[in-house]
Amino acid sequence: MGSLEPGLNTTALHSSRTGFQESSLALEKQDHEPKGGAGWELVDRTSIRDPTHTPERSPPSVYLSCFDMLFTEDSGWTLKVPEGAHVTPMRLEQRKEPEQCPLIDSQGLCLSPEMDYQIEDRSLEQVQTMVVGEVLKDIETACKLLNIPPDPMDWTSGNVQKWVLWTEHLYRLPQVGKSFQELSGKDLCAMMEEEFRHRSPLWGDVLYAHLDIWKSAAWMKERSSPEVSKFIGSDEVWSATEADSSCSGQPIHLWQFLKELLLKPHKYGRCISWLNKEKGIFKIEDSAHVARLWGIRKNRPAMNYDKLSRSIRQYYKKGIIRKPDVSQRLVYQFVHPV
DNA sequence: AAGAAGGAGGTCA
DNA sequence: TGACCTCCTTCTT
Repeated sequence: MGSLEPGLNTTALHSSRTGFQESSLALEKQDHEPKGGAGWELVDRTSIRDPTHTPERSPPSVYLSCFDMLFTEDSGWTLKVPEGAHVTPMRLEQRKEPEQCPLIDSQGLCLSPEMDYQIEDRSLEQVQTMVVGEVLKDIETACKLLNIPPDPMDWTSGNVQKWVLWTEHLYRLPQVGKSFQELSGKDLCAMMEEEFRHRSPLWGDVLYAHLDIWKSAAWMKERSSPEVSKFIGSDEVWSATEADSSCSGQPIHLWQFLKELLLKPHKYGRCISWLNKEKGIFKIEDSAHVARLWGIRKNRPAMNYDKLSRSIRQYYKKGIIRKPDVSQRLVYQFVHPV
């Protein structure tokens, strides 16, 4: 057994996926007994599991993003890998932003240093539960944003298209959506990984792995584990008002959508942010990105900032949004800030 | 070039 | 009918 030291980026795991297939992994902590007994198995490019755990349906997995937490410089955790495994270590300082390296942080997990600190004294099971909780939160956010049900089995073909578009966007995949048209959620869930690869030889497995996460999440929600829900913080759960805007069956308004993005600065702060929250002044930092998100939300692939900004300007007459007193490019103001 | 402003016609629930 | 979407022209930064 070799080992990967703290500070290693999980890119190495992804890029050397074949090196780990059918191999066992083990997690060890300094001054602790090796964790996992028989080791941990790599399930796919996004998760590993403890083979000693045998649930009735799809097994809860520890997502590889978990290692991001474990591999902090001081955590003491070490990932043991088979000797001779093909690994290309990458240090944290070399780490790309999640958006540039979507496969690592497949669900956009953003974990604070405080969380890293807390993890030191948690058992791996707790870490697993926490990571699963984070994934569930991110899926919940995506559901609100896309206005689709959380369980892929409930998706219409339109929902599937939205989800595929979203995943394309998230992972910067070349257009794979065309290969998955006219499929319902049930069709999608019934497909084996081979079928995904057949439809999209290059990216089918990524899409399959991502869908698997959603399926697992739906299964966990169904079981509504109190341990998992414990980690779904109330601050992150969408308020009833927010849920109303996207789950009432009413089409979401652009101004509501913009507010929803602004409510998630940790996720969308790079594309839209408050300049003065009290006055409702915000700036669209990345116009193309915001337009793309809006296009996905409304199922309008041809959406761009020119069109989005035209819609924003329609709000001038309605008294919903206006330009601030000191007009700046890409800066707008809600007339009635909350 | 990118963004701002607004007219005009079209689509869809 | 409202809320965009799309395309357009003109002006500003």
